[in-house]
Amino acid sequence: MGKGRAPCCDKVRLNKGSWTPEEDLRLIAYIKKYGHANWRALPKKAGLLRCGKSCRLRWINYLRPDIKRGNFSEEEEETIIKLHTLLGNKWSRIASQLPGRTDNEIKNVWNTYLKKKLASRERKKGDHKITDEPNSSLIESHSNSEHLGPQNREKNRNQTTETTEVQKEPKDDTIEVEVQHKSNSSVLSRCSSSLSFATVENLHSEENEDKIFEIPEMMIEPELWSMIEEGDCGESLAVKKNETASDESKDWLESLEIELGLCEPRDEKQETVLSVDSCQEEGNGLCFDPFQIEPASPLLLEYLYDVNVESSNID
DNA sequence: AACTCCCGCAACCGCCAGTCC
DNA sequence: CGGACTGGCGGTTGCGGGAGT
Repeated sequence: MGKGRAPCCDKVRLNKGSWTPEEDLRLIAYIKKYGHANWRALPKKAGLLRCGKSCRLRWINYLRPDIKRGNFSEEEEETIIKLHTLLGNKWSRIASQLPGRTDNEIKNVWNTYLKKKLASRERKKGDHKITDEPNSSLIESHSNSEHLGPQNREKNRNQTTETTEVQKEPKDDTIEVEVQHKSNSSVLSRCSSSLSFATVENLHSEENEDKIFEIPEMMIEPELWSMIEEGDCGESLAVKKNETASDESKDWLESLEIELGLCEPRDEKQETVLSVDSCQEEGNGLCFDPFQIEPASPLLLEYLYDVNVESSNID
C-alpha cells in the first residue's frame, strides 16, 4: 500500500500535453452518458488516447459543468488566505469551501499571486512570516468563525453559479436543454469549459455500463446541437441568439462559438455576423467545423452521429 | 520589429490512502 | 492479512503569451 506502483497506464502511444477540442468533446460526451465510475477504463471506452489520470484531471479541473471561471473575487481571495492559514497546502480542502473552484486553480493562484500579496501585506504590518504551513494557533478560533458558515457559503454559491439548466424530456434522440446564463460571461479559456450538461449521477445507467457508447447526448447549447443535426448553417447563429438569449448569454455564446472555432470573430467595425454564404464559402457547405484546428469536421460529425469507438480508435 | 524575460496556468508526475479480493 | 488496484492529492514542470527592453 502506497509503496509506489507501476504507471497507471501504458504511456506509449498516448497523447500528452494540451487537450484538443475533440478530446474534450469525447470526454464530455462519454462522462455525460456513462459517468466516470472507472477512470482507468474510461479512455479506452471513450476512444481517447489518454491515460485515466489525465482524463480525470481534465474533467475535474476544466470540463466539469460547475466550474467557475474568471478572476477570483476579493472575497474568494480572502477566503483562500484564511483557509490557507488554517490548513496549509490542503488545496482540496480549501477548494471544497469555494464552490466552483478547483484545487489546482487555487494552488496556482496561491503560488502565483496570493502568496506574494499576503507577504507584502504582512511586511507592511511587520507581522509573522508567511509560510506554507498552517497556523495551528488559529485553527480553533477560526472554527467558530462564520466564514464558512451557511450564510457565506450560500452567498458564495450564488456568486458562483454561472449556469443553471433544466433538462426536459428528451425529444427523439435529441436533448432539449434550457440554459440560463447568470452572472458575468466569464472569460473562456480553451474550448469546453462552458459546455453544459446534467450531473453525472443522473446519467449513469447500469444497462449502459461497460458498453461502448453509441450516440453521445451532449447537452451542448441548443444552437450547437441544431447545427450538428442540420449539418448546415441554417441561419446565422447570432440571429438565433437574438431571438432566444439575453445579451449576457449572447456574449457568452459568442465567446464559446469563437473558442470552438464555430465562427470567426465578429468584425467589430461592420458589426455584422457570419452569414450562410460566408459559412458555405468555407468549403463543403458545412459551417460547423468545431475542430478547425484539427481534425476536420467530418470526423466529428461521424463521431457524433455514429460513434464506433472500436473501429475508429485504439485497438 | 526583434528579442528576452517573466508570469500564469494547464497538465504531468509520484506518492498516499482507501477499497477490494 | 497482504497485495493489487484505483482515486485523490500536492508538488512541479513547461508552454504560451504578455511585458519590458
